[in-house]
Order: sequence, then C-alpha cells, then structure tokens
Amino acid sequence: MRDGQGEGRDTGLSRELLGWYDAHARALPWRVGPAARAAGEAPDPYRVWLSEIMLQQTTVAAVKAYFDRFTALWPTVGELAAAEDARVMGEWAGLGYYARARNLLKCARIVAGEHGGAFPRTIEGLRALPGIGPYTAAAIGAIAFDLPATVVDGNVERVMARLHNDPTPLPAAKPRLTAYAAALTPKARPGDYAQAVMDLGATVCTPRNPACGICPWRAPCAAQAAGTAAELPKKTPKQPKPVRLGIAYVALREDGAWLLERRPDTGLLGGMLGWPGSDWGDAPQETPPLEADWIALSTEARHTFTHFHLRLSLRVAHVPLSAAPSRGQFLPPEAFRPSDLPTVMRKVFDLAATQRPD
DNA sequence: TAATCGTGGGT
DNA sequence: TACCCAAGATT
Repeated sequence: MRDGQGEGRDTGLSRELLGWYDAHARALPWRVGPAARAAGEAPDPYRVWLSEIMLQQTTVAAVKAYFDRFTALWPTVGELAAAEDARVMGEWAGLGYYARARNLLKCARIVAGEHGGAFPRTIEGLRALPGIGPYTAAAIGAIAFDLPATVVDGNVERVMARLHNDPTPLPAAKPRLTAYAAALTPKARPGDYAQAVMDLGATVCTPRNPACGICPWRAPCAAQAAGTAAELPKKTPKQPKPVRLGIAYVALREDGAWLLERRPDTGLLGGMLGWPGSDWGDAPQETPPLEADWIALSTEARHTFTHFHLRLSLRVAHVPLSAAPSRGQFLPPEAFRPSDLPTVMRKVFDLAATQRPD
C-alpha cells in the first residue's frame, strides 16, 4: 500500500510534527524534553513506566501530584518493590482503577527480583509484565529506549481518524487507525515522535473545538479539508448506567479507632480499605458488622462509577472498647488516614464525620 | 468480543 | 444536571 510516494509523504509528516514538538512540547515531570534529549539525556525507565501506568485513562493534571509523591517516597523500582502493599494502595487512593496499583507492585517486584532492577528493553519483554498492555509497552519502549514502536492511545486514535477522515466508529476502527499510525512512525526519534503525537492530540487536535488553525498537520488533514474534524472520531453509543443501592456502616470506637475492612483483591475497589456494608444492588439488606445502636443518617453518599451510579445509605455508631466486630478491624487514628480511602469511601467518611444523626 | 474497572474536570 | 472525556489492561 505504501509506495515510494507515500513513504516520502509520511517522512515529511513526521518531520513536520517533530519540528512542532521541538517548539511546543509540554514540560512534564516525567519527561525529558526534546532539547535535553538531543543533548544526550536519557529518561529513567522507572519514571517512564510509573508515569505511563498512572496516565492510563487518567488526566495529566490528576497524575502530577501522585507521580511526585510516589517518586519522592520510592525513587527506584527496587524501593517500590520493597514497599508494603497497604502503603502503596493508600498512596494510590483517589487515582482510581486500583488494579493498576496491584499490578504496579507485582511488576516492580518482578523487575527488581527477576531482572536485576532493569526494565526489559524489548516490546515483548515489557508486554509480558503485569499491567503493561500494547499501548504501555510501546510507550515505554519508544520513550525510554527509543525503540521504533507505534503508540496508539486515545489521542492517536483521534488524530488518525481526523487525518484520514475515517468515519468508522470506535472501537471497531482501532485496527485501521493503528495501521495509519504505524505507517507514519519514523525510524528516527521514535520516543519524541510518540510524545509529539500525544501532545498534538492533547493540546491542538482536542476532542472538542480542535485548534485546526495552528495545527502542524492542517495541510494534509482530510477531516480539515472536509470540515468534519470536530465530529471525529465517531464512537459507538454507550450503555446507560443503572442505579445501585447499598448500606455502609461507620463505627467509631471510644478510643478513636474506626472499623474498616480490606476489600478482596479482585473486583471493584479491589485491595482498598473500605467501610463494612451490604452488597450493592436493587434491595440492599441490613448487615451490620457488629451489634450497636446504629443511627441512620439522613444524607446518603452518592458516587458514580464507570458503569453504575451508587447511592449509599449510612449508619453510624459509637461503640465501646469491648466491641467485637464480625467483619473488618478497628484501626487507630495513627494507623489510618482518610486519604488512604478510595473516593467513594472517603465521601462516606466525610459525611459520617460531619453530619449530625437525626 | 464485551464487560469490568475510578475519578475529577470540562462543557 | 448530565454527559463526555482522559497516555488502557484484563478477563
């Protein structure tokens, strides 16, 4: 499909984009910018990996503080590998998609224990590690090791759909968009190029109101010519979110300890701390974790997950030192920070700590 | 293949 | 308010 003409065009396109990146690259805590890179500075594969895991389905703005905190606490993969599970899960709390944190630890321990602390330098080797899929393997390979790998994230899908004015809805369009992206990937500076396409998507070729007027790919863009850029990419309609109901129990012992439980490693909020409670469904049943004078709060906690809305009714109780719960364990104040809780559970804490029972 | 898995910000 | 979206992986 790619004849001599096409090859030349593609080389021109990547050169245009790299030139734009040299002038407009975002400065990011985990990034070695184009000037420093040209001067020979190499990125730290640990920092590249950590940032890529955090950035999965997560905005740059949300990641920055977590990245700074993690790298301050654990500057190397070996130190992260030696951390306690509960500590890492607590630091990840609030960032979401908690399987990432569990796989982060698994991966760190494999790299530290089986690879001498060095990340594999091949796409296949990276891809074999927990939490590293097709995108992340390509990103680490290109950015950390300058492997000629093609990254395809949401930015790249959008940029390619517009560049080729492809109306095929996602996710069905992904294989073709991947082929488009692969055909454009240059052999020179693949790491900078990968970051350049993503920067273009994040700052110019945005989902809404794309800034086509300042785009380095304005001339070759088929959607720009057709006037369809803002409508692409097409996506298949999403399923409506059902409402689920639940009950959460917040017990405060007289010495200031809170009754919390560690959720199982699999499923929603896996591996995180939470308040004991009912199942979440159509008709939750009262399942208090201990006998007490439970007081119902008038305000429920509302939270929306990826695929359902949750309304949690709250029950609070003050209990004596002799309290013997059937679930969970009492954590004294010095062993528990509200920031260790996933957001939905922190909402429960905030309501229980501030609402007056009635 | 399709469902599951979080959260905060923007519109 | 409600919906969309963000550097996806796993099963």
